[in-house]
Amino acid sequence: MPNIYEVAKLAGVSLSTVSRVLNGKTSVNSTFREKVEKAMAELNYRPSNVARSLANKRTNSVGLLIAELNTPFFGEMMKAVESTLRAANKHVIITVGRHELQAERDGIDFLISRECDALILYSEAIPDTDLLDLSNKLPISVVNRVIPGLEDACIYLDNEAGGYLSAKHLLNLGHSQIGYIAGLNSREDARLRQQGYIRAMTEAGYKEKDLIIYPGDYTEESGFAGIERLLNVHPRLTAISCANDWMASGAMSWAREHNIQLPDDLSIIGFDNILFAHHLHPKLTTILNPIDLMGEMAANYILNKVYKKKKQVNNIFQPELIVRRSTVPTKTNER
Amino acid sequence: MPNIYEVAKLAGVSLSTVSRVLNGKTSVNSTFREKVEKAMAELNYRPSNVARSLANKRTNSVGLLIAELNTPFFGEMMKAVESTLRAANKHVIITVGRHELQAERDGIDFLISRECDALILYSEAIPDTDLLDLSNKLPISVVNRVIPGLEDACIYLDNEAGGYLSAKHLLNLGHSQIGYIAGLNSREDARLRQQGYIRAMTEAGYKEKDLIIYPGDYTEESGFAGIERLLNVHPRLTAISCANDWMASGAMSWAREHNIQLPDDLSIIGFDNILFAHHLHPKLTTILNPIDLMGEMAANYILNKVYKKKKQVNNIFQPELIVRRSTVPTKTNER
DNA sequence: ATTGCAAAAGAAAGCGCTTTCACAAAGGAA
DNA sequence: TTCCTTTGTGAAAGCGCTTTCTTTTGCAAT
Repeated sequence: MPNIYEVAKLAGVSLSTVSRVLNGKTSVNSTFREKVEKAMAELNYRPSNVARSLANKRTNSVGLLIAELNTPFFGEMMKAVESTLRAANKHVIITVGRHELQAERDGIDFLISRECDALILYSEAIPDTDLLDLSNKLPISVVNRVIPGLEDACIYLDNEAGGYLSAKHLLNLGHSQIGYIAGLNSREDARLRQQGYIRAMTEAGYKEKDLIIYPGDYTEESGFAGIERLLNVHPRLTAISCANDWMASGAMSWAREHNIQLPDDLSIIGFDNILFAHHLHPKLTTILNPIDLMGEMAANYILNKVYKKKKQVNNIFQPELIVRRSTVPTKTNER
Repeated sequence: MPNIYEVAKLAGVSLSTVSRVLNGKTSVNSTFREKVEKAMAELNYRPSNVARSLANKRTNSVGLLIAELNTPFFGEMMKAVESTLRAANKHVIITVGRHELQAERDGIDFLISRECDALILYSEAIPDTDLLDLSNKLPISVVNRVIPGLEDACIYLDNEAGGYLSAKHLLNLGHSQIGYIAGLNSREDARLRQQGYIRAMTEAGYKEKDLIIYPGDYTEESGFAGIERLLNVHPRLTAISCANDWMASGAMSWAREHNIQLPDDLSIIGFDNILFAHHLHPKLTTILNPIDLMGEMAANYILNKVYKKKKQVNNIFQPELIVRRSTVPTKTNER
């Protein structure tokens, strides 16, 4: 591998000049520039990113913390982050938080030890205050939650609106006996989705204390368990809103195993629109969570903040209802 | 951030000594060692990986090229690679090949420009010779194909055996009218799967020219188109083997839309056992492709080769039949 | 022709480590 | 006691760049 000295020698200039044409910030006489470029091409010179990093204290790498690597939802996010950053010639280093405090902490430490210029975090367990502290050490962008005092670095979905949309859809279809399978209460997104659901229901005249809510945990299994519990206690339920698609999938499995005709006997709606939502049978009605756009925005934010780009970023995203086959009007409502 | 000089000064030793306790290869008098360790702790010293990389020409980063970021199959592979490497304190830089020659080439160039110590490649389009050349520049491990002259760096599934297993399963269930939806012929894994299918069928007494094969391309859409074509030409088919799960999913969608009762009217078997295989309805019988283990092995190979570890690696993996609900005995075969 | 200045080139220090080399101290053998 | 190893330390060069500081060059103004 040729280095900058060899280029300088071949071109007959000093290495400062080579460095300057390399970086293009300072002006270089065109005669010299051409000589240098010719020499570079001749030697097939590639500058060493490591040496550059050491000299200018910038690694051009961005750390990404996500909960899971093998899941479509985070896959979409990664894809967006990677391609956005890659287009700017930055690279991403990925670590996994596994929804656990310790793993998230370890991941962040690892990324810092790798000298990332900035971090993009999908953290579920680390407290706000720690993230605030962290943001004083290096630039961070936080996806899927909003941290007071760090608002412009947060990219998030209006989860409350999503929950509202979901319940409203079922109400509009004429359902009156509606159950809700919630996500883990410790997670902000889960709380907000539930609040949205409650708002829609109370607006429709229900009393909050009469609402039928099962405390799930976002896993397929808890959807399975949730529907069982809900239907045992309230056999007349005609619709169930789930706080994510995994739980909806679990609920559908249970329903099928118990000979409930979907969607005729029971409408089910999910949340997130993850990859397999349309592989379910019937295809799942759900709420679109544009995690890919959010990933892109987080990347844009970092690009602006640390690499002085001028990308557009907006912080809050609106969910959308995607109607497929798993929700239908109530029978009593049919003509 | 304190550097090695400050540690040396505080400990009252030379920076060589600090470096030596840092690396632990050379012996250091315990009195000195303790002084240095104390100073490090006091300053909360973290060595700079960039400077280390520059000095010893090793970045401790491994490049990973996969076809897609947002797909469960590659997700499993990434997860395995990442966690194996991370446990050895290496990090992975991921790029995407999108099943295209140019994107794969760009990805590899990018990883090289990032000065990765080694590469793990799931490449579909780059010719063997190019990969052989590449392997002379830096250590590589190739997943899912075998390159003559580079056998020990290749980690792959016995795809032929998988195709055989699949056909054999249908034959054992009593099916005699069996169709096959193949993958893209340009891909080695697709060719081998098809060869396995052909071997099982010819062993069972069929003539190769009588086999019913649709040339798909691994996409869901081609499964959809494939089953239509197959059933139009051969309406008596009772079973279809698909070269991957995506095409099986497409085939199932078509069947459902045309009121074919699954699995009673038609058995369908997939290949790969990707995440959503058990979300399909009926749950998909398929061939397990242990891509996670293969990713781990590729990582182990690199760990041995460039970082002098002593991990076990085996190159070839055997597929396994996973029987779920989408395949049943033929009616004529039932008692 | 001389002076003054802006523009652009070169010299050299530095980024934070590793590692070679030289050398000192301690210990063992003669 | 002397000489030779062995063990471990410090000095310094080097990894491949960036950037500040200094010097040179070219050109317009006088």
